[in-house]
Amino acid sequence: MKLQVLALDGVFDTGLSAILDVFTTANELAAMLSLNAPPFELSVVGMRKKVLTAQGFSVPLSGGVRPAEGGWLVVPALGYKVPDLLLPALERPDVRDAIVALRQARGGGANIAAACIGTFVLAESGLLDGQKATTTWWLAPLFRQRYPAVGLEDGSMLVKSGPLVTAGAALGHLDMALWLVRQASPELAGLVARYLIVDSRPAQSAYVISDHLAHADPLVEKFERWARGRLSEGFSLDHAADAVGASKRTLARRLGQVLGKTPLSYFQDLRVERAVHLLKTSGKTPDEIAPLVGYADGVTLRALLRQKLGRGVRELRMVE
Amino acid sequence: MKLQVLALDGVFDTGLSAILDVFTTANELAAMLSLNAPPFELSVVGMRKKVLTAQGFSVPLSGGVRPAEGGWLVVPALGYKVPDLLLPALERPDVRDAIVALRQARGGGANIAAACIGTFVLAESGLLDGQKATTTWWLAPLFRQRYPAVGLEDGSMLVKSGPLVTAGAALGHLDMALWLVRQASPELAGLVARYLIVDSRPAQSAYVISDHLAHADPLVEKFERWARGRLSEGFSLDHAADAVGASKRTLARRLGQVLGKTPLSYFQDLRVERAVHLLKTSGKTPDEIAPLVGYADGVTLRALLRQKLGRGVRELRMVE
DNA sequence: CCTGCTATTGTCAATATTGACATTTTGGAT
DNA sequence: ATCCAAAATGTCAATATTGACAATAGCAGG
Repeated sequence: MKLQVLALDGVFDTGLSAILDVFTTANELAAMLSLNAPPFELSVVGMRKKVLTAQGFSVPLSGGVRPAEGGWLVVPALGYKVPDLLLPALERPDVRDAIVALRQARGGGANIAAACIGTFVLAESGLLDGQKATTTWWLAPLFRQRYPAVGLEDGSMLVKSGPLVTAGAALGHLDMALWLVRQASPELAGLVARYLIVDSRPAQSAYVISDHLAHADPLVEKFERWARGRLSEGFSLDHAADAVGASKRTLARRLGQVLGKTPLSYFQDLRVERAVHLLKTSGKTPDEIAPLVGYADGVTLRALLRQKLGRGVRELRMVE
Repeated sequence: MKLQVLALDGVFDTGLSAILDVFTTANELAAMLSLNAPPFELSVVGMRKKVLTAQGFSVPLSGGVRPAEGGWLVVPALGYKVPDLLLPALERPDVRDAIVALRQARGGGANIAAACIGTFVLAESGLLDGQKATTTWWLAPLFRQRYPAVGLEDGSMLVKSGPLVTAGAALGHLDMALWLVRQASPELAGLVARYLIVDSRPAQSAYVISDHLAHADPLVEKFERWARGRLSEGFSLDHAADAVGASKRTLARRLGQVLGKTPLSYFQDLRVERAVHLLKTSGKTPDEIAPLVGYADGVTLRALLRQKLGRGVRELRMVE
C-alpha cells in the first residue's frame, strides 16, 4: 500500500506523529514476524519546501503531492482548535493549493483519508459533497453549517464513503491509521494496536469522556442529576425511571446507546468518582466513606475501587 | 508549573507530541476560558545541540537539562520497541549523559516523570531503586530482570512514588501529561482530555486490548474459549461456571477485575465480533446471522451492534 | 509455630439486565 | 393527507448481577 501523508504548515503534532508511527510500527512488526503483508510505502509531502509542525518541529519532506493511483493521500489535522483560527487558516495560500491538490489527487485515482480538522480541508475541496463524513466532535456544528452538502455523521468515529475516509477528534488519527493498516492486514492492525494503544485499564481520561457524553442526552443528564443526588441511598432503577419520566427499559436502552453502560454501572462510576474525591480531600477512611456512597461497609467499596480503577485505595492516595 | 521535556535523539514521535500538545492545549484552554490556573512553562531540552525524532523530525531545543527546583523533568520514550535495539541505545553516550543529568536534576530538587521506554532511562539512573514504578506492558519482564531493585507494578497505568512518576505503553504519555495537568488544575485536565482524547465510542483498537487482557488470566481465557464455542446457543452463566471450574460469583469477579465487564457483557462483545465478521465475509443478512450468535431475530442483533459499535449494519458494511 | 489480618471464594437473596414481543410514534415517500 | 416501514417505547419473564456475609486460605510478623 502506497501512502502519502500531507503535512501542512502548522500541522497538529500528535496527529501527524500517530499516523507515521502506526505505519512504521506496522512495517517493523511485519518484518519481525515475517507476516505476509506488503509493506506500507510511506512518504511525507507538503505544499511548500519547508514545513513546521504546530510545535515548531521541522518535517523532512519527500516532494510534492502525487499519490499513486489506487494509493492513499492522508490529511492530518492542522493545529488550530477554534474557529477564529481555523477559518483564516483555510484561506492561507498553501492550504488553498492543497485543496486543489486534493482534487487533482482524486482525479488521478487516489483515495483520500482525513482526520479531525483535516476533514475541513477535505470538505473545502468539494470532494465530500454528496458523501458521508465525520469530524471532530466540537466542530461538528461549524462543519455542518459550512458544508451543508456533506452528509455529516458525527456519531461515528470513522466513516468511509466511496474513496474517502474521515475520522474524528485528535486520536481519531490513530484510529484512521489503524483502519488503513487493517485494510492490508487485520492481523497486523491488531498487533500494531497492542503496541501503540494505551491499556484498557481505566485511565483518568476515560471518565471525563463519559461525562461529556452524558450531557449530550437529556434523559441521561436527568439520570445523572438524580444519581448524584442520591449516591448515599444506593441504587434503585424504579426510582431512577420515575425521576427521568421514562420506563426502566427505555432508560437502560438510552444509557446503553449513549454511554455503553447499564444504569447501575454508570451509578457505580459516579460512586467511584465521589469516593475517590472524598479519599483525597476529606481524610476519611474507606469504611467512613462507604455509607456516603451507598455501601454498608468499606470492603465492598475497596473491591469496587480496585475493579474500576485498577488500583487499591493506598495507591489512590499515593497518586495524589 | 515549570516543566522541561527531555528529547533524546530518536525520541518516540507520538509520545513527545502527545506530551507537548497536552500542555499547549492546557495553556490555550486556560487562557480562552480565563481559568485561574497558572500557565505551564514548557521547554524542550536535549543532550546534544541537535535532536531528530525517530521519524526524522528536527526538534528545536531551548538549552540544557536544568529543571527548576520543584519543577518537572519529563522523559518520553525512545523509538525503540524491541530489546535488541533498546539495550544498545541505553549505552549511547548521549543517553549515558542523560542518565547523569537525571541524577543531577533530582539532586537539584526537580520531580521526574517518564513514560513507556523512557522508564528504562530513568531506571538506569538508579533513582527508581527502592521506589515503585510501571512501564510498558510488553517490556515489563525485561524491566523486572534488569532493574530488580525497582518495585514494578505493571498492572497500573501510572505510578507515583515520591518525586518520581512512571507511565505505561505509548499513549501512556498522554495519561502522564494529563496527570501532570491535573495536579495544577483538575478542571483544566478534564477540558484538555475532552479535546484530545478519542471519543469513548468503541474504536477498533478497544476490542484488541480486551483480547490481550483476556489471555492474561487462565480463568478468563477458559471462559472465552467456552464462550466462543457456544455463541449460537446463547449465554448461560451456570454452564460457563461449570466450564471454567469456579463459582458463578468468582467468574463474575474475575471478569470484572481483568476486563471491567460482566460475563454477559463480554459474551456480547464476542457475539458482536463474530457478527461483524460474518456480515463482512459471508454476505448473510442480520436475520440470518442472528441465530448464529444466539439471537432469535435480527432486530435484537441490530440494536446490539448499534449500541456496541456506535453504527448501524449498513455503515458497518460500508466501512469495509 | 502461632496469631492476626487480609484476600479470595462460595452462598444467598434482592434487584438489575436482557431478550422477545407488542404497541406507539416518527419520518419519508407518494 | 395517507401509507408504510423503521425506530422508539413499554411490558414481561427468565436469567444475570451485585451487595452482604460467612468460611477458608494465604501471608506476614512475633
